[in-house]
Amino acid sequence: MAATIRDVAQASGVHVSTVSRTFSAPHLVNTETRNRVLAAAEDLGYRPNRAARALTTGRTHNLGLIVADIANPFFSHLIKGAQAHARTRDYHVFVADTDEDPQVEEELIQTLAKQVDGVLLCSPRLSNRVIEKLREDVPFVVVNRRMKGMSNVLMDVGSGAREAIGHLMSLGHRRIALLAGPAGSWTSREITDAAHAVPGIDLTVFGPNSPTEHGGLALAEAVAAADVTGVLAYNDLMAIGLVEGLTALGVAVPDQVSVVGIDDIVAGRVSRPKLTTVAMPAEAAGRTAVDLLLQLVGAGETATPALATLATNLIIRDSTGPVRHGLRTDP
Amino acid sequence: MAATIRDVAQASGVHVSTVSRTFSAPHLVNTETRNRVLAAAEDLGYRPNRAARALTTGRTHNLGLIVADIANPFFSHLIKGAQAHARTRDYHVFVADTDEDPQVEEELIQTLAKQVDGVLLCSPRLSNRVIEKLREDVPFVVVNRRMKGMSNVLMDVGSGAREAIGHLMSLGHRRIALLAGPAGSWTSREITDAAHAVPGIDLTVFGPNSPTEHGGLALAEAVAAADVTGVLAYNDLMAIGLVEGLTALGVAVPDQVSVVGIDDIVAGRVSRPKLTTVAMPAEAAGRTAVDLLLQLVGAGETATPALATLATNLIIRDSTGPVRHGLRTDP
DNA sequence: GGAGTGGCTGCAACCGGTTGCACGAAACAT
DNA sequence: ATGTTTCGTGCAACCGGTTGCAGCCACTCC
Repeated sequence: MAATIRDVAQASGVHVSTVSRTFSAPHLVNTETRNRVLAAAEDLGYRPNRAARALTTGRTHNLGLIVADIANPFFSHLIKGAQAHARTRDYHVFVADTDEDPQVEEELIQTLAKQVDGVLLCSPRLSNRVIEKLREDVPFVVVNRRMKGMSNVLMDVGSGAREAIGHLMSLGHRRIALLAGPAGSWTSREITDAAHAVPGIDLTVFGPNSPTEHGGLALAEAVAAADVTGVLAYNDLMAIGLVEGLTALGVAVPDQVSVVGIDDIVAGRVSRPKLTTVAMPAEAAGRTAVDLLLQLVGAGETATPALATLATNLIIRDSTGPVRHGLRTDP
Repeated sequence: MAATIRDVAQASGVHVSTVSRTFSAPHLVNTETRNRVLAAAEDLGYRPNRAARALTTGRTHNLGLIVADIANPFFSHLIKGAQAHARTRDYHVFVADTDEDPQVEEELIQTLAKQVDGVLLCSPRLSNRVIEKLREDVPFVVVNRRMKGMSNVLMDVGSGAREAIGHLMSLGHRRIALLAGPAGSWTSREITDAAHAVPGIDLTVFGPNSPTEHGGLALAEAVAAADVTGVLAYNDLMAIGLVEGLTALGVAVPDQVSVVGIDDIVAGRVSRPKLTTVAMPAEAAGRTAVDLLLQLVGAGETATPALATLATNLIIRDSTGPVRHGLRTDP
């Protein structure tokens, strides 16, 4: 069995409270005593048990991070940013994957609540109402959804969508399809609203959809049948799936249909044609979210919620091109 | 503050021990009493505090999962498999990312040790010696490294490499480059050994390398300069990076150089040319690893280590083709 | 010489649960 | 009627730490 605080106390001939203070408030203990304790601890391989400490202090020094899909590169970069940043503040981040299931999401939050000091909730699929309720159990920072009274980290995805559509329209596209994301996604609604508001656009919205390669693939026929020349997808995975599907149907990208994704994941850079996309600062979002959360955790009840909005930017590659009339061959 | 066991006890007029038993050993408490307790608990929104429970039982019902890089799709699928499977057994999986840094890896294991019942160590970069030592702190299952006396989940990557090279040789390739993975990777050594043992091969090994797209990209010049017609890369990310680099240098894939990756990630399916690769059963590996770990955790000291080897299989796509003599243009 | 001060340490209660043990009541056997 | 089980519950110690309080000692200051 691993050494406990009592073993160390015995070995160094002091009371457990002195050992405790040696680790959590070193300035309160005499230098000589401290060295003796540290030597004994080192000798026994003692490390304070964080869980036990948490019981009295109420601070676990752990953060929870909940995402819909760990395999989505956008999230994995966000996770990396969060973990690396948290480590510098002596915090650990526990990641959990909900598999896009709101039920699982709620369950995970409940279980995590007691084991972490706060939760980073990324692109939640739960309703605002449920989140408001869960908030009583544990401090939150919500990423990718605007919620009044809570700390948020948002991507300026509305302006990203406008930029993307502006790009399509500057290429002559008017009839544009929007592949929406999953139901319950704030980002998806934000994109949709921004797209609708563009003057002169002839918009067709498909969705809600599963935000995966497969979700995009499944839409290929519908998009091919629709009378559109440009497409904005909820994310790169869907865009890639769509391009795959269109190509299989004999619809050329970008010659017949231009496609824009969102996220800027590696797969988009290596797929052919290279995907035009709206880049999202995923790592920065992870870091920022950790900052806001620790701020919240440190301040306790008195905390004022903060809002961070991160800029997005359009990366033009090869999946978009000028509109060419008469080239569409209806399947 | 969240309700504690004492609140529930008071509300239902029984002793805390009865409440405790209601949750952890329901058959020991009278049906009527139990219902009363459950009602009170429901009413107060009480959920047992797992951390506190762990203090006495020694079971946290959490597992740790350590990977070198969460953003590597191979790992993210492994993680998904592990998390989903663990959830069915009422366990949670906490994921941590070492950023390929052995130092961080050791630190993470130490911190996790007290908070979880066991650790899944995936593709460790640490030395066997250190792992042996850490093993005293917490039960392990090691994925992607063979270690005597420990439970292992392995991919049959040796036979995968043989199959890949067999494929190249059947296309007429003899002078083959191997892009090794990171130092300390068992998988990389396994692949290298298997490749060396193939009769009739003229093998050039590059490495160790960073197992990322960038690592592959960085090798493009060296590979182009080397007198090889076929390449086997440590993983798909490197293969994709290499193809990107070769293409930029004017070396055509597969016409001048054939490239095979390992893992079968999405990016390989959508990149052009579509990547020939050795598929690894990542999700199954995650599930299997959880099984072995729970087995280990349940059995305590008496546990016999188990070994699971999962089959790999070659997927032939467009990045490999017949050797064509005289086509190589030295850059 | 006595009061006051500050530095260090021990004592004991506490965090939120679990569990071996004891005890009372009811059910059963003799 | 008495002895023996069985069942359900309470009591109290314990898990591994933290922390308010009090006490001790050595010093300093009048």
